[in-house]
Amino acid sequence: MNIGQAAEASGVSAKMIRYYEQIGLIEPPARSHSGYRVYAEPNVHTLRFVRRARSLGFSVEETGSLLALWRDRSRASVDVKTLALKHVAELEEKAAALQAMAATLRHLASHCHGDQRPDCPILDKIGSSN
Amino acid sequence: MNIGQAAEASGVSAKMIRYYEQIGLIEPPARSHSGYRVYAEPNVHTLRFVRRARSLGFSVEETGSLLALWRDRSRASVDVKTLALKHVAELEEKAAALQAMAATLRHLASHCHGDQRPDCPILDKIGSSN
DNA sequence: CTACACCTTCCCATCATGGGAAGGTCAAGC
DNA sequence: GCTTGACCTTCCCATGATGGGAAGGTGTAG
Repeated sequence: MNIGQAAEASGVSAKMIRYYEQIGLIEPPARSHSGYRVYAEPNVHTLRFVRRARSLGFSVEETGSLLALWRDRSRASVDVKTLALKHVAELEEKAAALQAMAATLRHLASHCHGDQRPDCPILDKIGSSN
Repeated sequence: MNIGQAAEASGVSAKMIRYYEQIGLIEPPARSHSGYRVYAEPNVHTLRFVRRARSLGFSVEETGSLLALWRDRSRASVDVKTLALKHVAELEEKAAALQAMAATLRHLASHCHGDQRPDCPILDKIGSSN
């Protein structure tokens, strides 16, 4: 399987596969006689793992830790759970921050006429010196 | 006022002030005879506006649009409100995405013993081929 | 044998921010 | 007047994750 098929099969773009290899997240695959990267099913499986971890918001570095735990058959589940819950806390913190911004702005907008007149509490507030 | 004082007074770092100037978000300030940037109160006011817009999650580019509206005394408040509500929607979308990740992961973690045994539904699920 | 789809590496761009080097400036204290 | 230390200048580099694209090699179908 060439990189294009591996990308297709894993949902990770070819660009990203090369990048993950370059930074050491994944193992360099075999190469064909002409230098093409050659992937087998286990590689694709790993790539899918990476894609799922990324889609759960883990950074590439965190994904590397998860991958190490995944490959270590003797890991303690508490280590995984700890990592996961720490990440959950970070995600929720970021979500809360975004929602606070949204709430503030929505509140400001609710006081704005939204017509042709120039008066606008949104700009007034952002520009106020308080 | 030199850049350090302007940074102090506005809450925008000196590095960022120079950057905002470089990309054209803010006007280049006056310069002293020796080339130091010299800021007056209106400049600081603008910097505070920028800081507040950024803290509400507006990108630098969006902040530029807000700044233009802010300076345009004849703007229509509907334009501001439209921009603001569009941004609110984006913020809420991002927040929801993060919360969905957190919820998924929290759910997986709730099924993980979190002890010394290696069995871990979190890794199982991330690594599953479904 | 040609055409086309694929592969390779390499460089660049994004977005917002910080770090740091090399060198100039200014004010305070001796 | 001279030194010292805190400031300022510009310039380059790094981050994190991703994509774009160029230049050139490969593989296969017709």
